[in-house]
Amino acid sequence: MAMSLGDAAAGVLDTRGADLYLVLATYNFGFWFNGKGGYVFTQGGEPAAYVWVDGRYQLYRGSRELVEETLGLREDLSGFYRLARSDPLLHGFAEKLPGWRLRTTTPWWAAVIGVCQQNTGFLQGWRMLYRLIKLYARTTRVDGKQVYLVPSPSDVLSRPYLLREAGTGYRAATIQGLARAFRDGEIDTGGCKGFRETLLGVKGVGSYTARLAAVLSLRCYDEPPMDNWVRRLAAEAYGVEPREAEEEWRRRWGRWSGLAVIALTIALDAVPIRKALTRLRRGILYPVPMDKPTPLTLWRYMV
DNA sequence: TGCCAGGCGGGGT
DNA sequence: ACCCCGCATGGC
Repeated sequence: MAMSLGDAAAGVLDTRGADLYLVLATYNFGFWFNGKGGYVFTQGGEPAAYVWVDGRYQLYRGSRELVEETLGLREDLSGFYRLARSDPLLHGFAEKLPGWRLRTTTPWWAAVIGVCQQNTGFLQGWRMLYRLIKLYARTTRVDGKQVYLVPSPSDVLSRPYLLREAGTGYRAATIQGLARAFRDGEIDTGGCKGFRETLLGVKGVGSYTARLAAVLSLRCYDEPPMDNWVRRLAAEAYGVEPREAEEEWRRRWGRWSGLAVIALTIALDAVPIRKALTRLRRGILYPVPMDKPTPLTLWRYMV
């Protein structure tokens, strides 16, 4: 059936000052975002819309409001940016990227993302995720095109050996444990505390992974995912010991603690800690063009 | 070529 | 409340 003009399935999003290029480009893959537009996945991980960076959208399911929510357009980050403007780590981010918003993913995939960041570099972790999607090759047809989906918990459980092929190493057992827990309904996705607590019940999921997953899927910013990278940068910038970094972080960022961690990875292009400390000392606290993938340019490299 | 990296758990003291 | 080690993998 043909869509008529003025149909609610197409239109223009209310961006409320957000920069959709930044929102879609951040931590994305080339098969979902091409620089001009990208797919937005909601709830069960199904594609809900295609959104262009100028704000136009084509809705596949759900509502415009749900798409805006997923893209972070309905969230007021003015309090976060006010703090960031006078922060020794994030003032450059606040100045250069005021239109950035956090695009969320599903609780399941957010947990997998967290596991793939454990004890590894940013790039290696995202390569694992890229290979997981390509190896499981789950797709759906939308608007006449085949679109990659993230593997589901049951996909993982029916072919667990692909986890190793994707290079996840010893994290494979943790991802498999997560898949079982999600499939069996043991993970409470209804609230921040419950989500983190039930995730912690899976062997191999610690506080960093649980908190990161909660930030990336439910916008739970109250508990910052502190890893060694953030701890050392915070220690240097705030003049505290690494062991005291979390306390200081929470004191400064309050309800925005988790969001500030994500922003910092973007600001410093997720470069390894040694280089990140050098950039901090030189005051290069905003994304710079590089010949390697960064959180903002990942999509150009992993197509 | 050996290191080592946005953790974690299990074992110590 | 600390400290220490091993762990799969791939990049430098």
